[in-house]
This record gives sequence, structure tokens and C-alpha cells, in this order.
Amino acid sequence: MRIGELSAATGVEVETIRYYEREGLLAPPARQTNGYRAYGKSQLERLSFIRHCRALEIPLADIRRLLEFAAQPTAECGDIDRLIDEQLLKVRARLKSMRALERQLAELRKRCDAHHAAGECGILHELVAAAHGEACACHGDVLPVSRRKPNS
Amino acid sequence: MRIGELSAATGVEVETIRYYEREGLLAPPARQTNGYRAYGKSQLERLSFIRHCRALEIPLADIRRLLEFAAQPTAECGDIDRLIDEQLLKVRARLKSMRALERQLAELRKRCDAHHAAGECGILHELVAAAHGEACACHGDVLPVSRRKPNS
DNA sequence: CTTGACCCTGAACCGGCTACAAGGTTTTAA
DNA sequence: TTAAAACCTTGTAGCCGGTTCAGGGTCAAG
Repeated sequence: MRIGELSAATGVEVETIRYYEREGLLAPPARQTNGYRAYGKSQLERLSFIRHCRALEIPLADIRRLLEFAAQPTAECGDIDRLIDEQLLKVRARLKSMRALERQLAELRKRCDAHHAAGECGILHELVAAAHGEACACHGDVLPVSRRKPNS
Repeated sequence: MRIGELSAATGVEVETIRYYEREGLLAPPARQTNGYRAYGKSQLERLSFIRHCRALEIPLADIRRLLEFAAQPTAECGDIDRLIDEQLLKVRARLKSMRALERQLAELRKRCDAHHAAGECGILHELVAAAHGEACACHGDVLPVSRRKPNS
């Protein structure tokens, strides 16, 4: 199996496969006499595993750890458990902020519908106004204390 | 106003402010005799505007366009409208895939709870199994046609 | 007079690829 | 038969939106 076929079989781009090899996620494969990379079934499975993890947005560093675990099945399960848990927490936090984001943008979009006839754009108006206010719904109040007086 | 004060007032890190200047989002400010950057109110507003847009995850390139629009209020509103629309679509698409992701991870997490007593980890089991199957729920069937036969 | 907070420039680094340059090999179509 | 197209190789640089680091200068307080 050449790299292009492996790519077609897994849905991972050729350049990405070579990148994974450079990063040590895939072992350097055997070579054909012409220098082409030659892959077997086990490499395909390993790459599918990686692809699957990436679809879950697990970082490469964590995938490396999962692969190490998979290699030695005697080890404990707790670490894997925790890794997935953390990933889930990360995704949930991100989901929450994305939902707030969507509300904000939808709100902004409405402004333009409402204001459309006017020469001034409602959206721009709103963004500038938000920049003026001390605090706003989308990023809270921002008033940290500077530890030193101005020297003007 | 020095850079640190501007940073405190806007919640944007000092390094990021300098980065925005390099990228041309902020004009090079006046300097004090000692070479320190000296900012005024208008720069603060501009930076607040940028910060607000970034909170909406609008890319810097688009913010640049918004700033150009804001500078000449005679221009048409349609482009801004479209820009925000596209941003909203992007966010909604991302939101959708994040929700699928969350389901996947939660499912995976359950496997470990169920399997915990066994020496083999349910999560790893599942990930490996998914790598074996032709298709899976999380990234669909991946069977593009290679345009060339294997030469093995 | 030294400590520590603040400021400066320029460059390298982060993740996770992606693209390009400049070549070699193999298949396919005219 | 030969030329184009598709595939492979290596190495390097670029993408985004910053962050960090090295190696200094400035300024006020204790």
C-alpha cells in the first residue's frame, strides 16, 4: 500500500500522514525499491485510530499517550478515563461560549435589518457603541488596576 | 496613557497590542521622550472595538475591513451585513459539529464506566474498534476511490 | 544603590497542518 | 513512442493569532 492509497483508505491527507511520521505518531514505514513508502494493515489501523481521535479533537500529544497505553494493555485505565473526561470538559466549556457567541452575532445581525434604510449601518453603530461602554454583555467589565501611577 | 495602562483599560495584553500595531490594525502611536508609546482616547476606543470584534471571533482580516468601513461612513452597509452573516454561519456550523463531538465523547466516557472492572479499558477498546470499522458515526464512511490501481 | 515594575526591539515558538519548490517514477493516452 | 498527467520524494516556508524569550533601557520607591 502506497501513501496515496493509505490516504484514500483513511481520509487523511498525504501531507498529514508524512507530518504524523515526522512527529513520531506513525513509525517510519518500509520502503519499496524506488523509495516509495509501503504500508501494511497495522499502519492503516493505527492511522484510523489517530484520525478517529482527531475527529474528537483530541490533541496530538494526548493521542500519543493513548497510543502508548494501547501498546501496553496491562497498564491502568484511570489515566485514559481522566484524559477523556478533560476533553469532554474542554468541549463543553467551548460549547457554552460558542452559544453565547451565536446569540451576540444574531443580535448584531438584527440591528442591521432594523437600521438598514439609514445611511449609517446599525451593526457598525452597535460595535462602536459597545466599544464605548465600560462593560458589555459579551466580555464583561474590564477594569484591572494598574499598579503604578501614570507619569505624564 | 502608556501601553500597560491601555492594556489594563481594555483587557488586551501588552504583547497583543504591539502585535496589532505590527499588523497595521493600530496606527503607530506617539512616543514619549523616553521612547515609550503614548496613547490617547481615540486609540483606546479603536482597541476596544477590536477587542469586541475578537470576542465575536471575527478574524483580524475582517476586523480590518470593518475598521475601513467605520472610517468612511458614506460607504454602503451591504458588505458589513454580509460579513456578519458569514460569521454567524461559520459559528453555527461550528456549533453543530461541537454538539456532535460532545455526544461522541460522552458516549465514550460511558464505556469506561461500564467496563471499568475489566483489565481492558472500554474507551481504548471503543477507539480501536472504531478504527477497524469501515465507517463510524463521528466521521462517516471514508471510501474515496483511488484513481490508480495498486502496483504491489 | 539596588530592587522591581515597567518599557523597548527583534526573533523564535505554539498546534496542526498546508503549500510550495524542485526533482524522480510510473501510468496512461494520443 | 513519447509526452502529459498522476503519483512519489525531500526540504522548507507559510497560515492564524498570538505568546514567549533574549537582551537590553527607564524610572520610582525603600
